[in-house]
Amino acid sequence: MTQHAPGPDPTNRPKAAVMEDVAERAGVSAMTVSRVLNTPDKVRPDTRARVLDAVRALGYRPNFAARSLVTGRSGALGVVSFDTTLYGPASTLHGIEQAARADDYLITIVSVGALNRRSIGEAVNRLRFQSVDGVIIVAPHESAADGLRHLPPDLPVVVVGARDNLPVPVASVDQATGAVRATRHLLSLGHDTVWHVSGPQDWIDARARIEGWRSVLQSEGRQIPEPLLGDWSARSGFEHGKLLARDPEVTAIFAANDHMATGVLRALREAGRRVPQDVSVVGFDDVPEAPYLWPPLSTVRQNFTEVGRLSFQLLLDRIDGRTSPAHHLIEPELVVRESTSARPPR
Amino acid sequence: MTQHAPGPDPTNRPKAAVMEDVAERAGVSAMTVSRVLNTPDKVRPDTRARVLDAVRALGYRPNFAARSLVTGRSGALGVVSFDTTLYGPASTLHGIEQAARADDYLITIVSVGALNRRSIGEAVNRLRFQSVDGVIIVAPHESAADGLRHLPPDLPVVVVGARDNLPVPVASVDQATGAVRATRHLLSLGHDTVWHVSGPQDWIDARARIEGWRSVLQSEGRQIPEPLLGDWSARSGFEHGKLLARDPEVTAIFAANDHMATGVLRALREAGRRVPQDVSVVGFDDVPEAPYLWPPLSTVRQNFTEVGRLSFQLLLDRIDGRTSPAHHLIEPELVVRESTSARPPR
DNA sequence: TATCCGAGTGTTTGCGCTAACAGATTTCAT
DNA sequence: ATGAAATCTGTTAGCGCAAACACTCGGATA
Repeated sequence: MTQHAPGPDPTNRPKAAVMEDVAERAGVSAMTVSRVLNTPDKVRPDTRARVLDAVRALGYRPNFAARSLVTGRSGALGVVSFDTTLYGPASTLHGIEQAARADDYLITIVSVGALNRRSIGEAVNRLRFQSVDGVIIVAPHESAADGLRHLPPDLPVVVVGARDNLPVPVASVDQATGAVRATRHLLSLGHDTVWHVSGPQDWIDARARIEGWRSVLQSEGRQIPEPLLGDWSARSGFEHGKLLARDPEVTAIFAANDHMATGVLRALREAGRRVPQDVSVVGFDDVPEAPYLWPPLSTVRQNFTEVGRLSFQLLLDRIDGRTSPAHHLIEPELVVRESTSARPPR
Repeated sequence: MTQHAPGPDPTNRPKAAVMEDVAERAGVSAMTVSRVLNTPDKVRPDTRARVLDAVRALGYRPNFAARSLVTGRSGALGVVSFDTTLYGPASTLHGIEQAARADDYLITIVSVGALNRRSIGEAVNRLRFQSVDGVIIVAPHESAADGLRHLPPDLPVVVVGARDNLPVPVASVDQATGAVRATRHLLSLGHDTVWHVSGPQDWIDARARIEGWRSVLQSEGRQIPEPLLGDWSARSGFEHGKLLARDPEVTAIFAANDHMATGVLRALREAGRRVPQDVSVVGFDDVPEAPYLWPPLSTVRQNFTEVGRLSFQLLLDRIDGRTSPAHHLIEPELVVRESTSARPPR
């Protein structure tokens, strides 16, 4: 190689300043620079000012990897979530992210296509590998239980929306209470009983909503129709809606989410049954478009932002070794709009 | 302190194994362990097997911070996105995550409440601080332009869904073409012209859809109604829909997204105008519930997964120093369902 | 047989930072 | 003024890993 002169760096990119450079420019030791950044009040104000000037002048940013190598903390949290395009998980994720940002944590996300022991284990491993300080698992699925019971014991974990009896803190919306409110609302309007288009049986939330709905009918001594198993999609709501529309006995339907409720509304309409004059419908979630369906949908609102905030807080507590009670519930809220009204005269 | 005996580690957590421990157990040097992990074929098979056994036996996981300190790479990518609860951004994020996972990258997300120079700068800084290898910015907003022009030059960046003339690669769905297809479809059904309920002016996509829609009407010599400015919400679609429903001239409406289309459908219905017999409606996005609206919504499908995949690929190229052409477009697809039909007889 | 080669492995070094301790300087009471 | 405590700053060491180079050894080559 004919490398006669050293010449400028071929990448033309000056090597980023490191702590030593800042120290030199400020006329102090590297340690003092570190202190200015981490424990500013342990440095005399004028020294601090000199250092900060040097930091700015050099555009210095501390090297995250070096810091976390020595401190053992990364300032990053992992979130494992099932299909983040669904409204619920997406909103929860958003809530977590907001809360984390306020506390200067960063969120690393792994979304998994299935919730089983293997996929959860893999996801958690990927995150540990990146030295996250803790992990929030959004696992609204029955199949996750096994995976959640076999988490590495030395990793702070919080679970969102799972069943109880887990060795970790859990935060979730009180699904059963939501279902109870929806069902009570319909009964209070004079309906004899309430049909239920449920979510898939292997979803915790779906089960809890069934339980809530059933418990009200039972305690009120009403007929308990077999729940119709949907899959959360508008499509499945539509299919079940067609069946329900044929039965003149059906005057009140509780759908386990707003998408299925949307399908139910369509099926009723196609069958010539008016909502709410002939049939009342309640959904669950309160998706943004719920007020603008036809008719505006009565539903149960889940405060996902709050779930995110809470789970983040629980995780912080976990990381700092503070143990926290097992299962934290957030109250959902019934939102009455125009898809529900009094039972039609017989 | 009466600490008589050393006793067991109070945390009861055995210090995680490091490379040296593995080396010792396998009877090799630490360097060989490193090679087994990073360049397996440079190690003789039997040595490799011994090392891997030791890795398994000790449950060794390499320390990410140490590795990235010495390699200068983190294996993490940052994504800056506007409101991740919206269907588009959420799907794009999901697409990016899928693609990244396949290549063993992890995604760190910062969602911002506004897209301006300050918020973008802050978000990018937070990510750099965590030593991400590159950043994807989902910035479908006019206000982001300034921020995008002032990115740190030494950070690999790819932008999704922004306008052209940026100093970085851009990936987006060809919004204008989508709008052209929607508009052509309506004209081909015999409608005299097409009304447009648009997204907010400061969204790039909204503008592009207006341009596409307008260009078709113009080239066909049709009357060009003033676009009605919405805000993406079903609510705004409903409000504008009420106005449009009153005007008997209106027989074809192109809404800039499916949520607004949902609102328009409701408004038309309330005003007693039938869809599609009296008025045809086309949306944009093809959200999952679109086929189950009443009537099933004709719309323009954006392949967000593909956008995510493409932007990830572009970013990898950027990181490896391969430059890539400026603006990459993905074709959207018109999906005709039942909300569109021939113009009613005069 | 002497030499070279290259695959496989080991040794040294340093990435950039902070914990822990040591030393210097100031502050305050006596 | 004089020591002791309190405050501030510097020094040393090492976090865990991989780059760079050095070495070893068997076999191919001349």
